[in-house]
This record gives sequence, C-alpha cells and structure tokens, in this order.
Amino acid sequence: MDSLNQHSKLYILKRSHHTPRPARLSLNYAEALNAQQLAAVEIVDGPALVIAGAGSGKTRTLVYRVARLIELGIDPSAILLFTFTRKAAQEMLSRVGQLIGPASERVTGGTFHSVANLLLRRYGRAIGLDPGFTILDRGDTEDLINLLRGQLGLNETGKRFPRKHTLAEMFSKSVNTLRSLDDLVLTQYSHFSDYLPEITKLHQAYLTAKQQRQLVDYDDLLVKLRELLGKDESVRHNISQTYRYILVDEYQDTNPLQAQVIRGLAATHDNVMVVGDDSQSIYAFRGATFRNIMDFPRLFPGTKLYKLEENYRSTRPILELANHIIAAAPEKYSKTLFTRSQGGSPPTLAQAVSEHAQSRFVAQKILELREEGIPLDEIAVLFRSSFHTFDLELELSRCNIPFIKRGGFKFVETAHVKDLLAYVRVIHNPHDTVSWNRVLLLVEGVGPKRARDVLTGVLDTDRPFDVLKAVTGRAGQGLRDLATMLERVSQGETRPPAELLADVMDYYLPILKDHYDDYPKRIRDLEHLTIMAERYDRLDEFLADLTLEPPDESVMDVTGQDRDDERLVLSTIHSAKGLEWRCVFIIWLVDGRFPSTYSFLTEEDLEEERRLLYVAVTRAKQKLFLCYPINIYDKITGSVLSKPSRFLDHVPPTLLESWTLVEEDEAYHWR
DNA sequence: ATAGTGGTAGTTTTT
DNA sequence: CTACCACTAT
Repeated sequence: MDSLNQHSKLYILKRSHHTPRPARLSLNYAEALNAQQLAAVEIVDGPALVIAGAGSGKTRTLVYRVARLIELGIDPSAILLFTFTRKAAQEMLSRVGQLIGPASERVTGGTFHSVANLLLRRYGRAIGLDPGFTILDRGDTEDLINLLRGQLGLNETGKRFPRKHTLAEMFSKSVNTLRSLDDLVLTQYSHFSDYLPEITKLHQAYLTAKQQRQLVDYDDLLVKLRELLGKDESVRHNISQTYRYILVDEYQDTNPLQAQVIRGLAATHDNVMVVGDDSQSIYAFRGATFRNIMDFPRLFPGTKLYKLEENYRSTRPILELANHIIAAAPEKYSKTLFTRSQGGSPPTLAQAVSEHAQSRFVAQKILELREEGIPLDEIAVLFRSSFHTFDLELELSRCNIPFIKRGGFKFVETAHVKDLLAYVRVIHNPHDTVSWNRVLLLVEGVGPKRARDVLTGVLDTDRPFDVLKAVTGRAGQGLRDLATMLERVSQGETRPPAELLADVMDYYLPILKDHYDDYPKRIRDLEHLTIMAERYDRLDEFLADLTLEPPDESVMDVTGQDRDDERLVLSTIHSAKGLEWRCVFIIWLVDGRFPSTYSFLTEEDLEEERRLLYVAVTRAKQKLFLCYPINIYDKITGSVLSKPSRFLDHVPPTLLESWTLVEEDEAYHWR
C-alpha cells in the first residue's frame, strides 16, 4: 500500500460480470496474431463462429482468447472449453498458463462427455440420476444388448437378425442424429426392416434396463445433460450462470445432440465461440455433421463470423495438393487457404509392387530421414484403419525403429482388463448388470442361463452376496468363493483403487491362467492397470476416467520399453486430428482401400473419405509421402486393386513426384 | 445347461 | 485374423 492511501479509507467497488475491470493487458495480442486471428480473439460477448482452415493457427487463437478473457478480469472458473480429447484441453490450458500464469488452471476443459459426467454427478439428482452411476463403454453396451436379447428370447429369430454391434450402432446413431429409431432403421438399415418390431422391443428393454440399474452409456451422458438443462429451470440457470464463456473446438465434429447441449448451456448468455473447419469433418459415423457449422448462426442469431485462411503449417506444394483434393468436394464453406511460405518440394507418390514393398519403403525412407537429422518423433505414418499397419509394424521392428501406435484396439477393451474391472465395478455399483454378468460367467459351471437366474436374484436384494452363497449345485462352490471375495473386498470400498485391484487380482489370477494361454502378457497388462490406478484415490473417478478417456496407446505400447526415447508415430487419421509432423507418410492410398470399397455406396460416405485424406495431407509440415501398393486382392469386390486413390485423379501431375520402387538387383534394367 | 470344438463370415474410424 | 455362431460331448 503506498503512502498516499495511508489515511484514506478504502471502499471496494464490486466488479460486475458485464463491466470487466479496465484492461491492463500484459500480452501484445496484435503482435502475436494476424489480423483475422486478432479479430476473433478480441470479441468478448455474444455468439461467434470461427471457420479455421487446417494449420491456420486455430489452437493459437483459442489459447489467446482464453488468456485475454482472463486478463480482462473474467473469472477463469466461468470459462468452459470443449475439446475433442481431454489431452487437447490440457495442452491448450497449459499454453494459456505459459502466457498468463496459473489462473488458467481454474478453467474447466474437456470433452463433451467428460463435462457431462462432471455436471451429472453434481446435479443429476434433479432428473433422478444417482451420482454413483456407472458409465458403459461400447463393449459394455453391446454386452447389455446381448444379455437383454437373450432374456427376450430373441436369440432364435433367425440368422439375419442384426448383431449386437449393429444394434448398438443403430441405437447410438438414432440418439446422436436426433432421428427416430424407426426412421433410421427403415432408411439406413433397410435390410433389417423386417425385424423392426423386435429391434424396437429390444431398444425399449435396453432403455429401461439402463434406467433401473443406474447405467449410463456414452450417449446418455449427453442426453441426460440435455434433459437436465431442459427440464429444470433452476438447474439450467445455475449451470449457465456458472459457465458464462463457452468455447468449442473442432465444432465440425459435433453432432446435433451436442449442438442442443451447447444451446442449453448458453441459455442465459449466448457467449459461445465455436471453432471448426467443415472440410475436416470426419466423424459422421458418430452422428457428426459439418452442417452443425452451417446451422450455428441459426441456433445463435447474431453470430459473428470469422475466417482464418492463412496457413502457417505446410509448405506451398503440400498446401496446393490439399487444396486440389478438397476442391473437388461438392459442398463446403467458402474459404481459400493460402501461405506466404516459398519453397518446399512436391509430395512424393510412391508405387510399391506389394504391401511388403510398401512397408520396406517406409522403413527405409524413415531411416534415411533420421540420417538427415529429422528426429523420429517428427515423423508419422498415417492410415485409414488400424489393421493397415500389421505388416509395417513387423518391418519396423525388424529395422529396430521404435514406434508408438495410436488408435485402433485399446488396452481397456481387452478381455482380461475388462474382467478385472468388472469385479471392482460390481463392488462400486451393485446394480451394474453388465459387470455382474461378466463376473458370473467367469465362474466355473456358470453359463448364460444360470448367470441370468442369479442376476435376477441379485438385483432384487440389498444383500447380493447372500444370493450367491445360497446357490447349490455344480456352480455352488464357485459362486460362494466369488461372494466371499467380493464381500471381503467391499468392506473397504473407500480404500485406494489400487489396493482394491490388488485384492481382486489374487482371486482373478487363477481364472486368468485357466482362460488364456498367453497369460504372462496379460498379467503385465493388469499390473500396468494397477499402476494407473495408483494415481487415483477415488474409485469412481478412476472408473469414469478409464471409460471416458482411455489411454490412447494400443496394447503393446502400454508395456513397451523406451517410453522416454523418441519414437515414430503410427496413427489412424482420426487420431491424428489436430496434430502435425515435419514428415508424414500416408499408406495404402490405393483405390478400394482409401477410399475403402465400403464407402462407394453413398456419396456422403465417399465425401467423408475425401475429407479424411484432406486431414491426412494437411498434417504434414515439410515432407509428404503418399504410398500405394498394387496387385492387392480385394475380397469384397473380388477384384485386384492397383490404381491410386481416386482423390488423386484430377491432381495435376506437376504437383506430385511419382516414384516407382524397384529391387536393388533389378534396378539396372531400368536405367 | 455348460464347456469345448470347429467352421465361417465379416473386417473402419471413437467418446 | 478374430469374434461370433452352431454343434457336440459331457
């Protein structure tokens, strides 16, 4: 306190939300941002839509806007940032932290699902949801559907009844696209329309089962949040006033349901900024549509529109290729990406005579690049679907190139991990039908029938363990053992999750050894799971995090060594969203694989594949290699694939440098 | 009713 | 390849 004020009395003027304290901004925003970015950063109130092309500094813009809001005196805890993964949120907020300090830690950030989880645990009671609800992942969902299918006697319907996977997909899509199940089945799944009554019945059973057992699937998180916001005026007001500034990243990959959630959250203030690029919308299978971007101004009248069109990521030749690929798309928001950078070599289009030749090319080229001084973690191999890399993975191992694979099968989805977790989940939520079923089936002498019988008993009582103990017959002893173990462990439900897991492990180990020949590998996975659990002191948080944000490394990497060393990245294009590398390889660019034969049926699917390629290409900063093998037999069509992806058809030859790969000893024939 | 075997169809992408 | 289904022997 300086001396002038020593004798004067202080009278505090309270700050109101609408009159932020006079800005004393520490950052020079105009210097750090281009004109377009600056305009988007400087808007404070009201709805805003930012169309941000690939590599146009979209993240930077969001980061600076959050920083500026805080610098303007807005309470950080009133800011809500939606991102596509939780990691993305953490990275952004840590960048904000670097700019303006630790206030950023109080910003709420995460995926729609994780935020919904947070709010539902807090306010869910208002819509009859117990805070201890269990979240079902996709596998759990399918298990539950199958279980109910058995109960309803729909197992003998005949061969053409949809599989659990398809059923789950139908249910989910109807929710996320806001379409009725009838409508969806009759149009998108018309080959199953004969079964519509059964499907509807099963769906009803699925809904009630979840309701009764406090089970919540991924979609329910969003549905229930919408319900919470819609039904209860005071809760809506409360939540909306808590989060007075909302930012949404990757808006092109949100679905209509998520748009409604945003609408509800912003009910009292309309302070929403969404950022996205319609050309990068690649999650239609999850109900996402780039039309969400188009519709945003209608949902929020008075929306201000900003466009970021200057690309800072890629060299000009790479950008030109990307522009050519997307130019052929029939429908898109008008924007033209440009760069001021000069130079850069044209992308390479490499033809290999077989899948293996392609793998060898990639491995060899990567070794060369490393010789040139490019670190491995600045290189990525991207692909359409995760099984496209099987051969490459072998080749990389042979060449001693360490790599990490992102996307594809997940560690938490493996049977043994699910088994172990099921025990803990039963303890946590005794109504969890799905986990009960799983746990029961692992008992010697228990099959589907007995599991179902025991299950009905278990769910109707407060003392489920006694029900297990009362069973006689072949499975009696096994069920008693199970009951004893669960009872003992559940005494200390409040103990750290890692301890609970260790206890359960003692029981489960013999079962594991009995079930799987490769149990040593699986034991290591489970040990890893326990290590992950050590970071938590609450069981429900551990379980929720595991389903909402499963570790995105695939199984083998979890236990792999040299975690600290730099490693090559293998990634599905979907998992590569928002990332960038100095050098990028895109493999399997053969027509029929990418785009896959699958997508030939409808134009929408095909266009999504085009955008997918666009996303892949725009990940590259300096060097881009497009690879395609020829002479690939395609089982689906019965034909041989040898033509490069159709998306490259109209690309001028000058934009690509074509290479033909030949064997060393054959090379002189070509000279 | 369950466990084990053998055959076959169907294979993205993720919260 | 593998997950799922049907069938068979307990």
